[in-house]
Amino acid sequence: MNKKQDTPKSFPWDNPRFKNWVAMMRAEKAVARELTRALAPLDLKIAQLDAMINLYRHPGQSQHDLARRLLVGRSNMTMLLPQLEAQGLLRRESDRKDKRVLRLYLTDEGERRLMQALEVYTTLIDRVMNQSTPEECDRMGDMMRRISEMLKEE
Amino acid sequence: MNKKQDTPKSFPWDNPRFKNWVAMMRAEKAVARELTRALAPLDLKIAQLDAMINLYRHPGQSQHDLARRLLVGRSNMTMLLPQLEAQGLLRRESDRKDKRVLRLYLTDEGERRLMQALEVYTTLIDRVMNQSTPEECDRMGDMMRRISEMLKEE
DNA sequence: CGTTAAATGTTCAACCATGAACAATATTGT
DNA sequence: ACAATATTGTTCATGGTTGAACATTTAACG
Repeated sequence: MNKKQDTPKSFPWDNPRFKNWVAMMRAEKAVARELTRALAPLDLKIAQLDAMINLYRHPGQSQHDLARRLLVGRSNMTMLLPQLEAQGLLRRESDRKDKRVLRLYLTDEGERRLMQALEVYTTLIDRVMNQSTPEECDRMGDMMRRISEMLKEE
Repeated sequence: MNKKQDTPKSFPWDNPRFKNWVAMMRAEKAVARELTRALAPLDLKIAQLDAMINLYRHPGQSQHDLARRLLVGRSNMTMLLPQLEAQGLLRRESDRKDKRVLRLYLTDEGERRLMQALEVYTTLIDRVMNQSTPEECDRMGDMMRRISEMLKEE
């Protein structure tokens, strides 16, 4: 009687769904590492780039809005944004109507730097996604969006 | 002459491949958050669980091997493993042939705890993956493995 | 052999992220 | 108008992750 085989237990690593999810996590991690390296010459971290992308698309956001979009806490923004401000990539203006909020804008220098970073980013993602057909890629994306939806509603 | 439209530049967020990758990152993050919450009652972090899974499957590994499998640095193991050791989940024995290496083994208590955690983990992944057909899931997994391969060879 | 190079694990300082507690300001309800 | 509540951003303590420098031990090679 081997205690490990009393029940012909199916371990997660024998489950295709599990293996596939693990493969996804590993790929995500590998790409993140690669992106970190590729962004280093531009003096940008991934978190900073994410913030700048959001600021470009939604100028005048508050820090709270930005944090929500990035799925991080507000204190994170307090830590992150002054770095970008110090580099002259970002401007924070306090709102006249509501003295609590700071409205965020990329500077021209910020936009230039963002464009350089996007070049790096898209080059990497293109290289990564070229491992698959556009159809596969789209189905993967749909699948992921369903998952996010599912976890949001609970 | 609007400077942003001189070139009809295609921004990453208009590129399906890019959007799909972003969707994937968001889903991965959401699942990780959920898993962190679900593991809290067992007093385990995701990184600890990952380590324990690897130790169960490859008993007697060195710390270096484990770090490589987990895609983290060696110093990470130095930080992580003593926590598990203190909880009595892990044993580290120094190798007699090579005095540099420590061989890692789960204790019985470690295996029991791992089984509990795997129950939690698989329940979550099943719930997540049920958003898709097994075929979709497999193709996604294959796609991710190709990506990891591609980034490994460079 | 004996010198160099490499591998293993540790330490340390730096950086990030998180959540709770807080001050300032706005909103709500009576 | 006023008290209670909520919102925004900050501070701080905690913990996680990283990479470089290091000591010990092993392997390579002349």
